Order: sequence, then structure tokens, then C-alpha cells
Amino acid sequence: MSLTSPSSRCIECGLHKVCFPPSFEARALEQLSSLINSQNLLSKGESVYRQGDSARAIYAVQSGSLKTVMTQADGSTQITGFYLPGEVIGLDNLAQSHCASTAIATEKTGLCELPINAMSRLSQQLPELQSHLFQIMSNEIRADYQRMHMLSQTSAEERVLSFLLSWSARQSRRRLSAQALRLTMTREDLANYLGQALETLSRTLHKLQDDNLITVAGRQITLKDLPGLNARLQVQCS
Amino acid sequence: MSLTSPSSRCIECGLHKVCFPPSFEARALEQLSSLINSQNLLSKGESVYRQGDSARAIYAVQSGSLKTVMTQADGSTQITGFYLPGEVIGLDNLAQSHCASTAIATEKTGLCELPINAMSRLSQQLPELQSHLFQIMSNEIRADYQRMHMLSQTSAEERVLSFLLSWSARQSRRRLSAQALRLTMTREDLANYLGQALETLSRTLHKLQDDNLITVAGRQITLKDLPGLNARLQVQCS
DNA sequence: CGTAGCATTGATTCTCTTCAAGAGGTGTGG
DNA sequence: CCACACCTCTTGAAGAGAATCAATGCTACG
Repeated sequence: MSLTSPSSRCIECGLHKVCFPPSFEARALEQLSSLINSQNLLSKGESVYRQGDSARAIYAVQSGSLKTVMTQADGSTQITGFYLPGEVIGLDNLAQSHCASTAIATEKTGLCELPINAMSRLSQQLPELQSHLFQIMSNEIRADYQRMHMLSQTSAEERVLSFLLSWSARQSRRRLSAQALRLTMTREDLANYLGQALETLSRTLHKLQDDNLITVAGRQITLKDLPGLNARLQVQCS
Repeated sequence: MSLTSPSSRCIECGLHKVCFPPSFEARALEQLSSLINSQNLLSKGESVYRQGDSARAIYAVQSGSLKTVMTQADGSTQITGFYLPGEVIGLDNLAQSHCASTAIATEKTGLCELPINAMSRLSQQLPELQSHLFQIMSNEIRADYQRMHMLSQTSAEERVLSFLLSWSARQSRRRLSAQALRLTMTREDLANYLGQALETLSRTLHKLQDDNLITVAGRQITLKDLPGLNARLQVQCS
């Protein structure tokens, strides 16, 4: 991982309102900045940490995107998440000394590194930081429950629909288009994440295109009819 | 929820080594005890908290058992977990002011209530408590990823096998038999948790019985051949 | 003892996976 | 700059696994 530093101070980072709640005071942000080691730049395919590595830090995505993968004893894998700027990876590594998953950049990606030890110490002094960490972990657990529901109780199409809509919402939060989705992962990875065969995913996308709800052009997917997509998702649930 | 208090001090509780790591000093346990409001006793079917309630506390199970359920907008549900003594519920409620799920006692159940506010304050003073909270949340996230893998990539039988073995391990941790499982939930709830139809679950259990691996007597399930069950799980994965 | 909730078992249906082949796109080396 | 190879994605056909529908058996509780 190479070292550059256009801005290692949170307050200068365009994403600080995404990483931290507005209630975070400038002083707190300043202290937090001080423990951010560096800005790491990874190129596509490089890993931030690998399953089994000793866990030293959590990371906030500045630019680009990543996927996290868990490999089972039998060699099968599970994509546990895709991450966009302003999102945090490595929360599953706080428990043990070693990493539970591998994080891989799916394109050129910039990261903020927050060493676990320093962060723990700082959150002893900053109640708002501790509280924020509890919150993002708690939110992650909630989101995981939602995903379990999706994986175990819904149809293949429903899973694709809810992924597209959630990706759209995440792009919006970053002030990107809610319609023009730029997926950064392969069909195989996305299918694995959604718990289906990649052929099924491909077919579903095409069906949605046939029904004039989306346009598929490789990893560029346009949501032509957001209300229609939402409606289709509701119908499935009945 | 009625109020009794045979022992509201952690150090006197037989489970304190399960709730907290051995590194926890007596002094820390003492301080922690001081914020435990009371011991709550619930009878079967009663709820600790309900989805949408304001989130006030997390809870450690003292005796009995619970299930947590998330209800979707469309009315479908997801059992997000079953909890035994020494385990903690409510971690998904730290993020927002309201509860994301409903916790229901599946039998007569005793609980320790740890108010969120008081706990946050105390963990500002006790680094080991903060660290422990980070750890149990991080562990929960890891376990969730494992479950996603199970739900999305494995067969119905495999899911039943891994549930039985994990329940066995959890009984062991409480110094109960690793063979004689006492399930506290209905087939419907278990099937929902495992992401399958209850008929499928029933059939799978019977097949395992036919193959002389287990004995099924309602909710009393005996693991007759632990190595055999493990082997069967491995084979599935190939 | 009777009823209601819970669990088993069987028959059928259907969604999704798997297997297979081919098309599109991209990057590298000649 | 083109050709080739490789990776990714699409599309089709067949089959398996699990869901659903339906009926019956069991158990526990009032």
C-alpha cells in the first residue's frame, strides 16, 4: 500500500458528514484526525487485510469501492459486503486478534486507517466517539438481520430488486444519481452476495429490462422506473 | 415484568464467567452490578421489548431462553436469534432510539437489565467494559456473516446439521449435555430461523434419525453420533 | 376428556440450480 | 493495429431440491 496524503484531516474531507454525525464537534474531529495513520491507496484487486491477518485497524472508504469475502474451511466463499465512500470496513475484526474476512478493492480505492488501539483509547475520552462506534456496529447488526430475512425468505427476483434499490439509495447519500447505477463488482460476486447462481441474476436483470423497469449495459444499470421497481418489490412480498 | 432479586450482583451469579471474560476484575464486576436495575422474570410468551419500543437497555439471559423476531413491513417475519443463559440480547437496539426487533421468552426466563445510558457512562471509566462491548458486538457481526453463508450457500440438511451442532456447543458451554438437546422453540420458529419450510425441517430430522445419527422426541433431540454428524456436515460441503 | 396448537407424512408443483455452449468485451503481445 | 486469449456475461435445456398443498397424528393444557 503506497502512501500519499492530500488530506489526512477529517474536517477537510468531503465525507466527514457521512462518516460522522453532525453532532460531532470540530474539536473531536481534530482529535480523531490525529490518529488516522495515513491515506492508503490501493489499486484494483489489492487487499486491505486478509482473513487470518492480525487485526490492527478499521478503515473508512474515501474513494473507490471494496468487497469483503469470507472463506469457509471447505473453500466455499461468502461475499459479506460491498463498500462505498463514507462507509466503514473491519468492524467484524474487533473481536479477535485476527481478521475474519478479506477486504479487496474492486477498483482504485483510497482509505483512512483507524488503528484499533488508538481508537479505543480516544473513545474513552470522547463519549460521542464511543457512542458513534456503538451505533455503527449496532446498525451493521440490524442490516445483517435484514439481509438474513432477504436471503432466507424472499425470491431471487426480490433479492435483486432490493439490492438495486439499496444501491441506488447509497449512491444518493453520496450525492450521486439515484438512477444511473455504477456497479463495481462482477456478476459472480453480486450473485454470491445475493445467494443465487450468477445465471439466475443475469436472467432476472434481463427480465426487469424486458419489463421496462431498468436498462442493463454490463455493470452500468439504469433504473428507468423507480416507483415501478418499488411496486414490483411490494407485490412480491404478498 | 415482575420484580424479584435473589442476586443482583454479578459476582454471585453463576454465569458471570460466561457474560464477562476472566480478565474482568472483581472491582469492575462490582461497579457493573451497581447499574443492573433488577432481575426480571418473564413467563413463556411474554416480551422483554417490542419492535418500535424505545430502546432503554440490553439484557443478559440468566435462566430460561428467548427468541428475537423482526417483522417486515409486509407482515413476514424473521427469527433473528435464540438465546440461552449467559448470552446477551438487544445489541441491535443501540443504534436508534427504537427497537428493531421483539424479544419473546420461549419459557420461564430470568433477565439482567443493563440500561444503555448507564452502561455507556460506565464504559467510559472501564476500558475493559468498553472493549468487552466492542467484542460481543463484533462477534455478533461475525456470527451473522457465518449465518448468511449458511442461509444462502448450503442445503437444507446442512443448515439443520450446523444448527444442532452449534446448539450442542452452546449447551456444553453452560455445562449441560452436548448430546441431549432441549430445544425450546417450535418447529415453525426453528424452520423460519433456518430459512426453510417447517415440513422440510421435520423431514430432515427424521432422515437423520433413520440414519441413526440422532433421536427425535419432539423438542428433545439426542445426538447419538457426534462424529458422524460432523462427518455428514463435511461431506455436504464438498 | 376434549380441544387447539404443534408436528409428521405424503403427493404435487415450481423455482432455481446446474450443465453446456456461445457471445461480448478487454487487454496484451506480436 | 490487429489477433488471440482470457475473462465476463448471456442464453438455453434439463434436472434436483425444496416449497406448497393437504390430510392425519400427536401432545399438552384447560
